[in-house]
Parts: sequence; C-alpha cells; structure tokens
Amino acid sequence: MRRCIRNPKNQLSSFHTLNHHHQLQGNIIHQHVTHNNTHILHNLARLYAARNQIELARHVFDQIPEPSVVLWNTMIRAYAWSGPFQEAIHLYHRMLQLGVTPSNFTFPFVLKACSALQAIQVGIQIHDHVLTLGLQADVYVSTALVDMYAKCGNLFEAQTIFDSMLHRDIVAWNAIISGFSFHVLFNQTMHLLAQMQLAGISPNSSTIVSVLPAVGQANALCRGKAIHAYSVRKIFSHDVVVATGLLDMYSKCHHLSYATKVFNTVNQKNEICWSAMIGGYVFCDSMRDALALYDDMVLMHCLSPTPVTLASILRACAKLTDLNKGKSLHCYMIKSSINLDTTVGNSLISMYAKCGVMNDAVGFLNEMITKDTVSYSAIISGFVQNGHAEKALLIFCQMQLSGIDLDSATMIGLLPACSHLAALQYGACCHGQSIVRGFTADTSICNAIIDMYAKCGKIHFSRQIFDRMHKRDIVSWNTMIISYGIHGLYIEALSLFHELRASGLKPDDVTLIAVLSACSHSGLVAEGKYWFSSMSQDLNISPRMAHYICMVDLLARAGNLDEAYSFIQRMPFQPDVCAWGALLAACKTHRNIEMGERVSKKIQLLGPESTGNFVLMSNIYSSVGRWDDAAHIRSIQRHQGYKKSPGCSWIEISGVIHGFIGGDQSHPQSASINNKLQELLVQMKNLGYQADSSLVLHDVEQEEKEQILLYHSERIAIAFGILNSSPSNPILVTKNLRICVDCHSAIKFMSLITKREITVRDASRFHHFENGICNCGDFW
DNA sequence: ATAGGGTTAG
Repeated sequence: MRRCIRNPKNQLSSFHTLNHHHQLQGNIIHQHVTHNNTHILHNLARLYAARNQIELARHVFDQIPEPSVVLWNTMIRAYAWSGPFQEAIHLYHRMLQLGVTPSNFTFPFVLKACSALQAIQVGIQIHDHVLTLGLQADVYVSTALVDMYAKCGNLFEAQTIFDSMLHRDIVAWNAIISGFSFHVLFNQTMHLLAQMQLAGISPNSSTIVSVLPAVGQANALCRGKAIHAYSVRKIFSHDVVVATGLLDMYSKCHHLSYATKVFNTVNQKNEICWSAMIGGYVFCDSMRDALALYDDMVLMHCLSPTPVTLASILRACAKLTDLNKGKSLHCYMIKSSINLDTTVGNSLISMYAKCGVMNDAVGFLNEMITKDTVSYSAIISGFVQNGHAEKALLIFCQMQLSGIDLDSATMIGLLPACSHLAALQYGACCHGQSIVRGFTADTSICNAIIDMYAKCGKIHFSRQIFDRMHKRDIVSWNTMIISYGIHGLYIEALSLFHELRASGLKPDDVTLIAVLSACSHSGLVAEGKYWFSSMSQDLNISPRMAHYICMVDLLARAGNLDEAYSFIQRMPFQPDVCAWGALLAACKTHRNIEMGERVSKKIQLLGPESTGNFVLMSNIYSSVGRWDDAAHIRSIQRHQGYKKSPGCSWIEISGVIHGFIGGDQSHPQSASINNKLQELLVQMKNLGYQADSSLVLHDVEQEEKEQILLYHSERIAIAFGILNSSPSNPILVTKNLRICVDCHSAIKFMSLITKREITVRDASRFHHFENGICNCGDFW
C-alpha cells in the first residue's frame, strides 16, 4: 500500500485489480492522493465512471478545482447512462454557470438524459444552445436532438431535424425510427423502415429491437414474421436481445407457439428473456404455463427472478385467484430479501385484492414505503370488485390526503364505486374531473361514465355521453344496451342492438347476455329464442352458462315452466344453483307449487350455496297458505347454517349517503321516519293497500305483518328521502336485494300520495314509480 | 429486450 503511494504512477494499475470488496482500500489510496495532482484525480474519476461507480467518481470529481471539458462530459455521460438522469442535467447547468463551454460530445449525453426524463423544456433550451454554438451540423448532436424530440413526443420537430441532416448514418435512422415506434405510430414506423432501406442502409439489430414492440402492439403478425425472417437472414435472430424482442412480439400477437419456438432457439437465455416468455404466457392467459416456466427458470436453471419476473408471475396468481401460490411468493421475496420495488408491491396488492383478501392488500399498502398512484388505484378497484364501494371512496380520501394524485386508471376504479352506490353527486364530480383532466378522450372512461349515470338513474345522460363519444368500442355498446335493459327500456335496448349490428362492430358474448335478458324481461320469447340459436350459428359466439340461464329465465318468466325445466336438463353444462334459481323464481310468480318443490329439491342437492332460494320456496308455500311447509323450509335453512343476507337500502342526500338495514332504528332521525311511515300507512290503507300475506312468516296477525313490512329497508330510505329533500326532487333509493312484492305495491301508493317520483334500484333493475304506477309493469 | 392499477354481463 505505502509503496503504491510513494510511486503514484503505479497507482492506476493497482486500481484495476480492485473490486467491490476492496473499495475501502481504494478509498484509502485516493484519500492519500487527493492532495497530489489533478491529473491523477482526473484519471481516477474517469476510472470510477467507466466502472459505473458513479458515487465514487462524483466524490473525486467534486474535489477537482477546474475539471476539463472531457471530464465534465465523462460525468454527464455516466449519469445519462445509468441515472440518476436529473444529475446529468444538473451537471450540465453547473458547467454553464462556471463558464465552461460544452463540446459537441457534451450534447448527446445531456440530451439522452432529457430523453429518459421526457424533459422537453430542458431539451429545447439545449437545442438553442446548440444553435448558438453552431453545432447543429454535427451528426452526433443532431441525432441526439432527433432522439430527444422523438422520445419526448414532438415527432414533428424530430422529423424536421432529421430531414435537414445532410448525412444520415444508421444511428440517425434508428433514432427517428425508434421515436415513431416508441409512440406506437405503426404505419409511419414501417414507412421509415422502408425508406431507410431505399437509402441504402440495412437495419441492424438495434433497428429491429426498437420496432418490434410497435409491431406487437399493432398486432401486425405478418410484419412481425417478415422482420423475423430478415433477422434470420442477417444472422442476428439468435442474439438474446433480438430473440427477446421477437418472442415478446409474437406473444403480443397471441402467437404463443412461435414465441416458444424463438425462446427455445436462444442458447444463452438471461433473466430478461425468461421474464419476457413468462410475461408472454400471462399476456395470452396461459397462467399454468407461466407458473411452470417460472419454476423451470428458478428451480431447474437456478436463475433469480427479477422484479419484472415477479410482477408477471404475481399477475398469473391473481388471475388464477391462487392465494396460496401468491402468498408463498410473497414469503419467498421476504425470505430471500428481494428488494420489493413499488411495481412488485403493487402487483402484490393487486393479487391480494383479486383473491378477495382486502385486509392483506390494505395491510401491505400500509407497510409500503413508497406508495404511488398505482398502489392506491389497486386498492380502490379491489374494494369495488369485492363489493365494498364505500371503502373504495374512503381509501380515495386517504389517497388525496397523502398528496398522491389520481390518473385515469384511478378514475376507472372510482366511477364504478359511484355506480354501485348510486352516488350521483360523487359520480358527477368524477365526470367533471375527467373532463378537466382530459380523461374523456379515453373510451374506457366514457364507458364507465355511461354506466355511472345509468346506475344513478340518469339514463338520458348516459345516452348523451354515448352519442358524443368519438370512438365507441364493444363495451360502450354493451354498457348502453344493458343500461336500457335495467331501466326497462327494452325497445331502446333492442333497437340499439340492431344499430350495433349495422355499425359493423361485432357483438360479443356480453352483448348477447344483454339482448337475451332484454327479451326475457319484456316477454319476447320468440325473439330471445331466435338470438340464442343465431349467436352460435351466425355470430360465432359460443353460449356460456350465463346465456343458458338467460334462456331459462326467458322461458320460465313467460310461464313456460315445463319447457324451461327440460331446457335445463338438456344444457351442455351441469346446471348450477343459478340455473335452477331462475326457474324457482318463476315458480313463485306463476304459483306452481309442484314444480317449485321439484326444483327446490334439485337446489338442495347442489349444496350450501344459495340462501335466497330457501326464502323463495318458503314464500311459495306461504303464498298458498301452506304455513307448515314454509316453516319447515326455513328450519332446514337455519339447521344447515344458511344466513339470509340482510336487506339494505341507501339514499344520497346532498352528497351524503345514508344507509339503512331492515328494521333499522339507529338513524338520528328515526323517530320522524317512523312517524312518516305510520302516517303514510294510514293514507295507503284508505286507498286500498293491504299487506301481502305471502311475504311474512306464517300465522301472525295482519296488523303485525303490516308493521314488519313497514320497516323494510327501502321504505325507511324512502321516508327519509321524503323528509329530507324538496318535493320537486325525485327520490332515488338503492337496495342490495330484489324488492319484495309488498314493498313494490306499497311504493306505488306512496308515489301516488306524495306526488313524487320515486325510483328504486334493486339487485336486478330500476323501478320507476310515478302516480301509482311502476314502469316495470309488475313484471320483473 | 421483459413488468404494476382499468370499463360492460353473470
């Protein structure tokens, strides 16, 4: 050591032998040379920079009184190469402050940092500087400018500079091509690729690698194959980087067999290549293959998963709702102290949310050191997906308090939360924010807004949004058709379906569910049967269980109980509780005890899945006065441990949502609500209202029935609404279950007495009461 | 070269 210091000329060679473990030694040496000469410091800084030890390089650099331009460039390049990019720009600015004139080598590096940060304002300043120094003709500088403008999104300026270049080498061509490819302007990218070849320059592997993502995103399989063939001819298709690009392109084109073929040709597969293949399987919904390949990578090939690998594989667990696998991966990450970056953390949150364990999702969110928009959005969507819209809104408040801004994906979580809650005022706020922030250019956002207005009872607003959209996808049409359906506007629903067919867009399986249920609710048996047979024959959509259930509903609702029964038995699927449940509901409507009993037995054989069906059967017995049988069914239900989920209704008044469960007396205004209900009951009875005997458990007095029914949650919510809103305002109440027959008839009277529009959204549709009539025509 | 949160129906 001492010998080295005494003989500084030997120092550099001794540094070459240093490795990470000897950094300390290196530091000691450089402390000793600090006061010697700047020439050595220059070399030392360059050496550290070349080794990517930026902090050490910076430490030395900062001690040099007047670094040469070359050294400034070295430092800026080091930062531009591997970040932090901001530091490259910072050094450039300091260089100018100190009066050092940048050279033509400075610009490509600092511009690269601008590209990485998408910092176009700084980029423009640098461009000005280039012009004042008269360096715009330099190939390297102009290429860097092209790259910066292209990456930052100003493709026009990039193209202008590129066109003005007298000499364009392959790097310049790659810069402009990768710019267009980066923004997925597929046609322009392909055009430039052709022009490049016309100019006599053959694309190299960098060119190929930069265009492949755009090919994949554009789903341009034929182009992709041509590029693959070109790569084979030029003998770089076996290069890991090219092969990774190729297999990613193939999987984005849903061509997994080619992707795996390319994958298998690579001899020296690295983690990126494995991750790309695993990601490809996940993209194509081949979750089992993704998991198998992951095991292969980690167990057989002893490679460590990178954050990218983990993000992909966690997504596979989420899609499979394989909580065990997801948890074991989480444990593995903790045990092997893999650095949990924010992306992986967000994948974990999403996995927990998709598996329905929101406690774990929120628990992990709270542990996260750096939470971002995605973390919160995952939680918000998770709560909505798990049926806790109100918690989604609460988390959103927490997100705002923590200063993290929302983006359009957050909004796409918030809007369905408003839909579920029928929270019109929150929903309208979301709509407003979406306009202000420019989200409404996004089709998915508009779709969510259409759904929100429809579920909040404002179907006309939905249609306005739908009509004004620039671009509609199949979800837009489906949402609008379904919205008409739940509002009982079946003519509009079916006519929109015909418009969709005329528009040239292909209906999908969801469209047909919407159409079939529209037919079923409006009693259009023949039309429903027609579309059911047509969907597989003409529209090339194979019917799923849900479609069969729609058909059962269609037949049974119209009174064709026997036909529905045999339809269920002929289904190509094992009939489930829902299929039988649809028939059972119709048995109740059509008071067919014999069929009801048969169906009820089938359901009981299927096991403990549905409670509503027990209630239904019990009600069927009660409706014909067979109280003992009704009680027996209820006792089986109790005996087997089924619990009826409580009826719950809510109403939004002045932006506050008030919720009530059946018999609820806990609201501060409970006394006046009760008075209102009693007062209404008297008036209703004067007009001929009679409590429906079939709905309440057997052998209680009429008086008592009235009182039980009086406090069904929807009635409490309506009374609350009457008391707390001006008479000109319509009332919208939302209920978690289906409305009961008695409430349905009572609300008709209430609308007549109070002369108010009352809308109830129950679990299946809207009931719009006005002047004693409901728009469902008592058929629901 | 690979990666995270996202709209409709049941």
